[in-house]
Amino acid sequence: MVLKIDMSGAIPIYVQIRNEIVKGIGKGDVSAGENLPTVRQLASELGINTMTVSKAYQLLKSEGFIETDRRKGAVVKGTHELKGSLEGLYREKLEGELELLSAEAKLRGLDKQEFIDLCASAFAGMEV
Amino acid sequence: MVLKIDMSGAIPIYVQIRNEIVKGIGKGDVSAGENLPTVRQLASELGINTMTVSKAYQLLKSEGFIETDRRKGAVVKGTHELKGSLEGLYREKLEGELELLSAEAKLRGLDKQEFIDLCASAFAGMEV
DNA sequence: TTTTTGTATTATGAGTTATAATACAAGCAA
DNA sequence: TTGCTTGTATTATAACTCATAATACAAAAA
Repeated sequence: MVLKIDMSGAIPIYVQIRNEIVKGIGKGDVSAGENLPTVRQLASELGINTMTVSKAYQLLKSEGFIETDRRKGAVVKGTHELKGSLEGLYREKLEGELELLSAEAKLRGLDKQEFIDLCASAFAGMEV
Repeated sequence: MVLKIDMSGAIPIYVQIRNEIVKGIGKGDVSAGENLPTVRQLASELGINTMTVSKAYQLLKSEGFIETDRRKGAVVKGTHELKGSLEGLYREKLEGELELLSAEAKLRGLDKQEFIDLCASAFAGMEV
């Protein structure tokens, strides 16, 4: 799994790493039970500090996407272990973000069908 | 238009204001040609500094959503004045965000239809 | 003239982000 | 045992962002 990180952008590096890994899991680049790169490996690969990677892993862990073990490293959790964990709060967050994206799309001139097509094809890109 | 601002959250206040106003325009709470509250008005209403509101307005202005005039205040622009302004870059940004939302939705157990329904109903909430 | 508009300036405080350089506990392999 | 690797913790530091306070300004309307 190759992570695209923008060093000069506004989004913190550890958040970008988190986002890229979530996408990677969604797309099936890494599956449940598989290991993520070690913090030192990824840090060296990206040319950043190990603690920055660790912070990303802690975030993923707090959200239930991975487990970490001092010995085994960081392991991806199964979807079934995740469902319902934050059901209510997550749904609110999702709806709020979709509301914002919808508003922007509308104002930029996209019509409903174009917007929905984009949503559908984004979801289609996820693991089968 | 009432703005819901979370003072303790991670998202900067001026970004929250920007987001709420974009939603407000999309939903038709404020229409093209109408005035936004003055910076002093909104600042006092929210109990924050005028410069924080000004920063939000500058952001909206730089994105083409509003125009500001020392005299007339901040005025909402029409959709037609906005279309195609950043077409390419905007589309990439939107697709990237939808990719992330799709991945999270998938991992939280939503199926494709549920996700698309949420997208559709979010867009439906926008101005007719 | 007075008021109101968005904006600019300057200084300040608090918090976040990322780094460097170490160090630790835990488990595995030799 | 000894050595290695794992994620994590610590401490100090630098740079940057966010938000504030207190003013001030140019421009146009009342």
